[in-house]
Amino acid sequence: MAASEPVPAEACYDAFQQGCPSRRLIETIGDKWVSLVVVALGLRGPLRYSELSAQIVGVSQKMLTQTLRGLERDGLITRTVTPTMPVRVDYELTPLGSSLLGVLAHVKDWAERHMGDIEAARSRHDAMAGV
Amino acid sequence: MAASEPVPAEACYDAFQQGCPSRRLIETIGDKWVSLVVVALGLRGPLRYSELSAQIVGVSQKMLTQTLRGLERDGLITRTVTPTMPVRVDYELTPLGSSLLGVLAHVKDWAERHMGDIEAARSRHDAMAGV
DNA sequence: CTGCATCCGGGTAGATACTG
DNA sequence: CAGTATCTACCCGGATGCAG
Repeated sequence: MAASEPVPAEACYDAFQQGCPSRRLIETIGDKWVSLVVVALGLRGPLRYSELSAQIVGVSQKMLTQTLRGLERDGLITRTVTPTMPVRVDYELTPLGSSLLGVLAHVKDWAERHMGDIEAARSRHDAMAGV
Repeated sequence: MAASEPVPAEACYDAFQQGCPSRRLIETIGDKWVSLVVVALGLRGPLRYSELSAQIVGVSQKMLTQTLRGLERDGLITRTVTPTMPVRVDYELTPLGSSLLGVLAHVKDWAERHMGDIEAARSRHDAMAGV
């Protein structure tokens, strides 16, 4: 540990610090569409674009494509094009993406399991101050 | 519970379905500030408003207050006012909030631990297509 | 100290239309 | 089938000023 470097970036990722890249990464992986895409690919194995679109009901083409591009750039998924006619494109989690799956699956599970608690809490809270 | 209802909401929380409340909940708990507040309260115990503000560097008053109000409404934190002069306000995780801590701490940890991998993947990817 | 009200600029999601 | 391009409307986040 030489004491000369003012800000050794690699050794100090801390999302509590302003401007730390990891804070932005939390935003990225916390994104609704990112969670759903990663979990879908994790549960169902490799999926085609149209299968993802069907699995994640209501996602727009723009958001799905944009999300997939981002995940590919971040090395979390791979994109495989089979030049048949018509074209077939498969998406699959990388090992890095699989490690994220372990985290995001818990997020989705928690949300679904505790939705009832949250709604109850909201009702109680709104009954107090609201109306 | 007669079997006549077409959509028994309580039994089918599934974030893959459009309009399911749990999808919106994923957005909420995936929020950057929510993660940081919950993790801060989980690691450091009860914290005052000003302590949270100091811990989460760069958060604005508006976002911190807004986040705390939302968490309180959702039953994830408690807000305790001590009417001294000046006022002292402490925030603390509820049991429900603590269960979320287990999830969000992993999100923050993952982001900090894999930030290097992500940056490497981005460099590789950008070296391909971009200039 | 803790918080609310307001304004405002930029980013972003969604709808739509078009293409290889 | 698997996208790209464009446009608009909305929301969000930051800054500022005021208050209990």
